[in-house]
Amino acid sequence: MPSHALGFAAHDHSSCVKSALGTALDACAERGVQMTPVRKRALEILLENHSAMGAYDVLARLDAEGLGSKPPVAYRALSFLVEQGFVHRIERLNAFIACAHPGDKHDPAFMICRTCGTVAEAQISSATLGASAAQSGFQIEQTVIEAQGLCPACQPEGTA
Amino acid sequence: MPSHALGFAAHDHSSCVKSALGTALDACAERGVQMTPVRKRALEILLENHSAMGAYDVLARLDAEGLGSKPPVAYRALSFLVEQGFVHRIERLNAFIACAHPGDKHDPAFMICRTCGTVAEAQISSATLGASAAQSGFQIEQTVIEAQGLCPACQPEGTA
DNA sequence: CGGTGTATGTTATAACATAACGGAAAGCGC
DNA sequence: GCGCTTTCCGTTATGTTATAACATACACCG
Repeated sequence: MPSHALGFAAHDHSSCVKSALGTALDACAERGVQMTPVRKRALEILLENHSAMGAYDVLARLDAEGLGSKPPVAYRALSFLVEQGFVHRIERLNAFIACAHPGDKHDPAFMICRTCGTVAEAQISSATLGASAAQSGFQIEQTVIEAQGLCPACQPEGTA
Repeated sequence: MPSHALGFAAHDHSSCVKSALGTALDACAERGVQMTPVRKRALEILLENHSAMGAYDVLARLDAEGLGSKPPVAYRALSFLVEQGFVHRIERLNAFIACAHPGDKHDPAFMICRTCGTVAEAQISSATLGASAAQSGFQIEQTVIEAQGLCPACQPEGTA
């Protein structure tokens, strides 16, 4: 595991987990949806791990804690978290990752390191895509933007 | 099947198949790679169908023509076609689609209709993404841009 | 209590993808 | 032609990801 990377920089991990969890709890209360034990624990697992995890990886952790052992348990919890915007799905990896800035709903963009698998969430606008869509009459509801390449740590020296 | 849609507009289909196939054959000759029967037929199937197809859908067609019945046959052919830029993979759908403008290599962007499944390839630049990556030192090698929404035909009347 | 809605538990299977090995065919240098 | 290498194909087996469908539990409300 590429020990906890947010963006590609070090950070205070335990505090970011707590704050993200708090934000999620508040959002649930506000929206009138339930942050049940399985959902909460799934989110914590993703937050703690702080990198992309497959549904079955999350499931294994849940199972170890007696919170459910069958695929639908994990997929349902993850779907909920994605719907609420607390977690993003990385299509290219068939994996999930806790949102780096929950609270405001947004279409995420990611940078995925080919070598170490670290995933960083980027801040970008999909303005150019929007313009292209408008031309053809396509109505965008959601966008997926994923870039693969090399993170700073994995670039051969002198290449960066 | 959403009968042959390119972009979201009608077009002369048989001529576009021929021309795309010709472009691919030329490119192979130029690059010194082989357009074998399985590969060629797989490309034709995608071109004729003109919408996103799963690997197993392509395989079924190949099988019906005696060109191979086991998953690796289809995956190998599709990998080759993707590598050469004749076909794109749509991560979100776990599916493949013939490139709308082969010849020049490019990072594709797609618009995927949630209702009818039609996929259109868009022309966009990933400039904004590039800028964001540069800031963090990430070296982009490949990008995946996929938008989901409603195509003109699937929008409720008066909404477009 | 009985109905309603939401969440969970479980079985079974569908759908997507690749590792690994053996054999066929094409190109090449001699 | 012969042996060598490379590339592609055929097949077995298995791994990985995802969902349909149905049963159960639980909370809330009238």
